[in-house]
Amino acid sequence: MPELPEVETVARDLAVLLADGVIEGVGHLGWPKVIQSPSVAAFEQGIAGKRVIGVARRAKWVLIHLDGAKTLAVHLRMSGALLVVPAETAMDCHTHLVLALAGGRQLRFRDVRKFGRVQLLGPDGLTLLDAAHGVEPLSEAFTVASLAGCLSRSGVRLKAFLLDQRIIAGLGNIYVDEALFWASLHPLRVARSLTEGEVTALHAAIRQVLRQAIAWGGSTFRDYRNGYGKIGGNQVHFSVYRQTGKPCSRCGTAIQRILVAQRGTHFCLTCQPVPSGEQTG
DNA sequence: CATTACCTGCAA
DNA sequence: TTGCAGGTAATG
Repeated sequence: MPELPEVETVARDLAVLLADGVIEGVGHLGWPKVIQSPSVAAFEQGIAGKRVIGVARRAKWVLIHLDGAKTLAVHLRMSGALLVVPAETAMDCHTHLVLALAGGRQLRFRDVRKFGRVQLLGPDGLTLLDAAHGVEPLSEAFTVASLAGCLSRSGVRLKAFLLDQRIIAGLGNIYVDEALFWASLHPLRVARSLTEGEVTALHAAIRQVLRQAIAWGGSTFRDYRNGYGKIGGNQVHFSVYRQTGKPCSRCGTAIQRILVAQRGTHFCLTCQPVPSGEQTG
């Protein structure tokens, strides 16, 4: 499910739901592999009795900061969800980790595909996680000039460039396709081939599609839920993602789907042309 | 750079 | 039955 807008929505929900909350301990662990580090025993021991002091997002990670300089870091991968519910709420077989909260509530991690992971990090682990990721695209540090610099140093195609979390953090398959459409750029364009005007358009498109998606509470086509278990609202605003064969909202041409970097890639051949003489693979 | 692995469920 | 799905790490 989650790209930047979905993770941001979950983090904002949990900031409210978990404000001043206390984690009493692990109430249920149905799939031990969900705990990536430290060991299950150290995780259970390290999390018991901790108070939540804040919730944030970095890249596609939800960061639940605890007292004692610990951070519960959660990556939802494809189908994970973090939910705060009353303890008596029915649980299904896809709920892999339950943290008991003081006051009769629970923080539950549910994940149909079991790709999601949870870590309990100290300060050093948090620094490493941060260092492994590129610029936050909604931050002040993400400028046209910084994007131009990254693009100029890369010979890969735009689709792969934008999916690379080490360069820009938080974009995924949905918002890469949407941003490229709004910037009128073909996904197979080579990063360093963009003109100044194209870089400016891409920068604006990335920020616009992410801001719009956050405003709608993220995109749900299947598994994504916010911290309250509700679906997002942005999926009805897709221009190209999963719109194969439908008419382009701008020109009416049927939306194409191709495979790029092993990912389904959606675009309008009329609005996002490959310039003559450029590489298409 | 491309391919495979990790998982389950749903639609064609 | 096959292919495909919001992601990433580990392989050739």
